Amino acid sequence: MEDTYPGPGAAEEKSRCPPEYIVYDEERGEYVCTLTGEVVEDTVIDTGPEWRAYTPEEKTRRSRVGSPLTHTLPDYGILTTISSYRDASGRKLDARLRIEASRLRRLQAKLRATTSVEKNIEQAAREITRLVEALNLPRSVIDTAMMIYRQAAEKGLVRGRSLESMVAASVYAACRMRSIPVSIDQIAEMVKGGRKEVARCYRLIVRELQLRMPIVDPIRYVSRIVSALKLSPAVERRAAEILMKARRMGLTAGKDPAGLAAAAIYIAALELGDRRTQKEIASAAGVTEVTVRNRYKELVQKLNIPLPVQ
DNA sequence: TAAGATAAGAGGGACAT
DNA sequence: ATGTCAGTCTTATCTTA
Repeated sequence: MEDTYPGPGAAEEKSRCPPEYIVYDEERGEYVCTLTGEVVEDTVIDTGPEWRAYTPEEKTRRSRVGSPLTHTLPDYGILTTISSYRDASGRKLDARLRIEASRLRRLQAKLRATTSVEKNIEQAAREITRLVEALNLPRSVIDTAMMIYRQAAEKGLVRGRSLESMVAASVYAACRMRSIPVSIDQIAEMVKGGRKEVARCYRLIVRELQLRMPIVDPIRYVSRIVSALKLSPAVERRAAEILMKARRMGLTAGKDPAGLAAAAIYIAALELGDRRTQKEIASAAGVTEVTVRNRYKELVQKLNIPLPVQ
């Protein structure tokens, strides 16, 4: 439902590297593609200076060169605003100096804005870590989510929105990028904003950062549901088979992958004589019974699956 | 009790105005 | 920007086997 499929006309990315393979290499200080080894700096929207820290760990590591990074920000403690019109003793500046002064003033404003973004990102880093740990997601999600959040923050997408929702959206986006089967509800219920807002932030992030999300394959949901219901590997195989057939016939586009997986498992379990109720399957898959029913009816009909009579 | 049917409503994308 | 439209999923309630 909240899936975003890049249309056929979607602009080609600058990098050939699929986003889910891009990781931050702390040794080299670059984003690299794990497939090609290609350095993909342009996945990072780089408006900030060079000394920024990408991760909390890195921040600590870099602190060996002096006091903690946050205290070395150039703006730290500067309270004066550069005037474009008068010098220190109040004399008016001539035209050349005025231009120079406004340049400096813009620079100062930019630096100040940068540091506030940095602080925001630091707090987000803590929130992201908390969320990922609370949800028992792989720790690698933290880095991906941080990369996403950083880009969003530097593009000014966070201003006016709750940090919590943007964090949740970043974590969800990170999971989607890495094809980790997690629902937006699971993530959204950990924050105050609610599902609606998290979903909105997620879409905003995907659109503005032009992220290309891999389409979630319903088969990825199968093993989780199967093991939750203690069904046999045979059921799992059969369900996957049904789903592959469904995909070839184009029945899966636009449908909730969890619902499709649930329906396929329902059918497979029925066929193999180890049936579960729609209710059980629906709750294990995190969809409603109605959805299971609709998908199930569709699959049975369009794939011509004969059901065992009882 | 499980499954099916039906209806109303939410939330969003596509597309036009 | 705003409105309409088609499609999906959810919630709730009723019926059927």
